[in-house]
Amino acid sequence: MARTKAYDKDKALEDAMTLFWAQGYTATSVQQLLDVMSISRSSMYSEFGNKRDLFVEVLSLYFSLTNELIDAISRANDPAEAIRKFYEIGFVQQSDTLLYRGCLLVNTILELRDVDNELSLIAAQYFDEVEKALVNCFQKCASSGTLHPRHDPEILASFFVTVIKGMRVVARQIPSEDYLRGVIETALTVFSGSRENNDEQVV
Amino acid sequence: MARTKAYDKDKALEDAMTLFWAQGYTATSVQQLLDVMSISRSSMYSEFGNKRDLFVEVLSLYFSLTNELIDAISRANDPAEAIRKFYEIGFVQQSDTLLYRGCLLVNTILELRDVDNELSLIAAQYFDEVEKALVNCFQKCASSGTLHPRHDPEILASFFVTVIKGMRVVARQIPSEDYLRGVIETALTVFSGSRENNDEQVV
DNA sequence: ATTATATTGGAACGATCGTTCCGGTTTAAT
DNA sequence: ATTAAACCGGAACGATCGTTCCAATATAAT
Repeated sequence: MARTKAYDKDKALEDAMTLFWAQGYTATSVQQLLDVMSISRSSMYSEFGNKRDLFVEVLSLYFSLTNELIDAISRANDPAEAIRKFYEIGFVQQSDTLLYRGCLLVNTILELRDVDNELSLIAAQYFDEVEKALVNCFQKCASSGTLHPRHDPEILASFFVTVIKGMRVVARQIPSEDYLRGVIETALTVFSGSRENNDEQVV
Repeated sequence: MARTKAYDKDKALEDAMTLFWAQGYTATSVQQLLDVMSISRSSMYSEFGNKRDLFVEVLSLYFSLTNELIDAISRANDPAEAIRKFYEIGFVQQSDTLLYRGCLLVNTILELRDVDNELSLIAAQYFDEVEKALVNCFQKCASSGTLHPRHDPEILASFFVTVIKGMRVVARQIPSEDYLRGVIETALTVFSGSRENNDEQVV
C-alpha cells in the first residue's frame, strides 16, 4: 500500500559519490547533495541517516568498484603484468573525467585525518586491501620464480602502492597525456635493475 | 604614535599554517585560527584581509620553507645523491609531528581542485618549482656523465616527484618506521637498472 | 473508491560560518 | 599631559550549515 520511491537509491548513491569525489566531504553541503541526487531532504535522511552515514556508504560503494582491479592483480602471473594491468584498468581505461577526479580514498585519507579520523581510517583500510592483494601477488610470483629473489614482496608492494597514490595526486592536476605513462614505465624498471652497486646505502 | 601589536605576525602566520596543514582550508574556521594565532578578530582581518588571503600567505610561507630542499637538490652532483638529500631533509630530519602532517601543498591540490581552483593551482605551481629543480639537476648530471644517457631527465623528475607526492600521502597515514625508507630505496633502484628486457612494453 | 502507508516539499530549528563594525583601551610621539 | 594612531574585545550582520519535523501528496493494495 505504499507509494513508490521517486528516486533510485543506487543511482542516488552514485551521484553522491561523484560530488564527494570532486569536492571532498567538508566542502560538500547537504543541499548540493540533494540537488545532484534528485532526492528530497526527507528521503535522504530517512534513506541514509545523515551526511556522514551517507559518506560511509559512498566509500563502500567506491571500494566495491575496485574489485575488478583486485581481481586483475590476483590473476597476474608475473609482477610487471600485475602492475601493467593495474595501470591499464585504473588509469588508461578511465575516461578523462574520471581520471582527473583522482582517487576518493586518497582524497579522503588526506582531508579527514585530523578532522574525522574514523572516516579517514575507513578510506585507508580500503586502500590497504589493494596493497594486500599486491603483496599476495608478489609472493605468489616469488614462489613461481617470476619475481627475482632479490625483491621483497612487501617492500615492493609498498613502493607501487605509494607510486599509485602519487599518481592519483598527479591525475587530479590534469597532467599531460604522457606524464603518467612516463611515471609508471619508470617505476616498472625497478624489476629489471640489478642492485650490485647499491650496497653502501646508509640513509 | 601607535600602539605596539600584541601579536607577532610571523608567529601568527606560522600557527595558522600549522592549523591549515592539519585540517585543510575548508574545515578550518576563522575562530579556530584566532585561537591558535593568539590574535583578535579585528587584527586578523586588518592584518591579513580575510581567511582566503591568509591562506595564500600561508602557502607562500610553506613554500619558502622548501628553499633548503631546492638548494640541496641544486647542489647535488649525481642523481641518487639529489634524491637522498631530498629524502633526508624532507622526511628523515623532520620530527614525527611534522612528518605525519604530510605536505600542505599536496593536501591543498587535492582538497581545493574543484572548490577553489585558484588556490589549488598556487599550491600546484609551488610544487612544480621543486620538479623544475629536479629536472635541472638531472640535466646537469646528464651533462657531467653521472646520469646514464638512457634516462630522460624530465621523465625521471616526474617519476620522483610523483613518488614524493605518494610518500606525502603515506606519511599522513602514520606509517611504520621503515615503510617510507623501503619505498625510497626501491625508487632509487631505477638508477641502477638496465633496460634490456624492457623493450616490448606496449601499454 | 477507499484506505493505508511511504514519499515528498518546505518550513523551522539552533548552531556555526565568514565578515563588518564600533567603542574602549593602550601606547608611542608630541 | 595631551594627542593621535593602532590594537583589541565583542556585539551583530546575513548567510549557510546539518538536522528535525510536519502537513500535503501520491500510490499500491484492498
